[in-house]
Amino acid sequence: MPAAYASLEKRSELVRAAKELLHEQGFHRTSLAHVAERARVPLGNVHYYFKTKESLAEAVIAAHGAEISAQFQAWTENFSDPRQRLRRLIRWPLDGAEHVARFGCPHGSLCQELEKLEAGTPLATAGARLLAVYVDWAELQFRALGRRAKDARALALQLVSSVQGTMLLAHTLRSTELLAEQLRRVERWLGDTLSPPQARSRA
Amino acid sequence: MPAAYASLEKRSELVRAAKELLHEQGFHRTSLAHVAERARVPLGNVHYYFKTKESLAEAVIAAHGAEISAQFQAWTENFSDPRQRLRRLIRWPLDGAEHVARFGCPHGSLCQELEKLEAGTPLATAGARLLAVYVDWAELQFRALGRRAKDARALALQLVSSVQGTMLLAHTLRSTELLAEQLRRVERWLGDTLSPPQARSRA
DNA sequence: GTCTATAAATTGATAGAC
DNA sequence: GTCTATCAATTTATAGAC
Repeated sequence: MPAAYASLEKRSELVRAAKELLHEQGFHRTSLAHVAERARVPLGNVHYYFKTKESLAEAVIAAHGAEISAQFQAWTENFSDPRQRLRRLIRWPLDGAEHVARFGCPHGSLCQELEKLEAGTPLATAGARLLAVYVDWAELQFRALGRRAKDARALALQLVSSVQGTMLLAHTLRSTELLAEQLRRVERWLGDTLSPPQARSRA
Repeated sequence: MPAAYASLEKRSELVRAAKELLHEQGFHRTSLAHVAERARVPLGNVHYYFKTKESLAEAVIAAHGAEISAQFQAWTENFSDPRQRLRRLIRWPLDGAEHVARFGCPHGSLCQELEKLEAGTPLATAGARLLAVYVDWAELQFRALGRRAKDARALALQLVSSVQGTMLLAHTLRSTELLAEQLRRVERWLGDTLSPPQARSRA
């Protein structure tokens, strides 16, 4: 079935190109013409695969979600110690350090931009699910470490917000060194939190 | 001079309206017609005060910068203890908790959106200066507490990134409770960092 | 200085040939 | 299924009357 094969390939090429451009330029600055050009697909053909620009963006988010889930599953399988899994999460931004410093977090920045869309649009809340996946998975790890429900959730939120905030600052200041150094601090915080140097009481 | 007076008032009305809309809808979704409407100024008149949409956005950033600096100066004058000053910084988002949960941080979200503009545009890096002001002021406080240059800067970055990340998550999940709870955690981290429960050595 | 009307450009979306 | 040509709407920016 050469036709169907070509279809799937062009469709995924469009999603790949859109994913790149949404990260580099954001949703509003990215035109369908630009996506078509990078995917090497004629402009008019885009609407055969995606009825609207919004539906293309939703496909991009779905692709991100699938990637994130696959990565989490791989870490879950490859590391039995939840501490190791959380460390992998913290270090993940380093894999694309240059890109993060240049364009920010591909999930967080997209999420924040889409939130500014008209309330009620499905796309406006679609990005938020990406960050929710982070928090939920981190929460699972803290629970596996014996933390109770509320505490595990709070720790997961703290971890994800620290990593997200670090990427935002590293991007703002365009510094991979800042990214690496601050992520090491998050790691240190995690270590101290999981096995405090001493008792937790205050002076 | 009634003419000049009216000019300044309309100009500042435009900046005020644009500041609100940039926070609520972002830069790209906000049209000059919408700004003019909210400021109750005819559309064609906008271009008398601001040659381009970019220059209006720059005026908004300048207004934000002035507000931030004024707030920092007030805290510096009103609190002699740098710890108190840093706590005020951490609690600042609570003043507009509802707005933060609904629209995100007015400085951080604007900053992130403008970074996606064409590289080389002055406006693309203008937002970044806002976050830099935060970091620089926080760094001053840590130095006043006796921290050496590099350590003070790293702590300031950690504090600002934690607060920014917290606002991002609170906005994403639309929760003022999350905002308050996670900011309390940042405060606790600050307390533990400034006077550790015990020695900093690892087990 | 103020405002109306409109130009000019971009772009999302569609119609219809092949 | 694929692609060209074009429509329709939005929006920045300007020209020019008052």
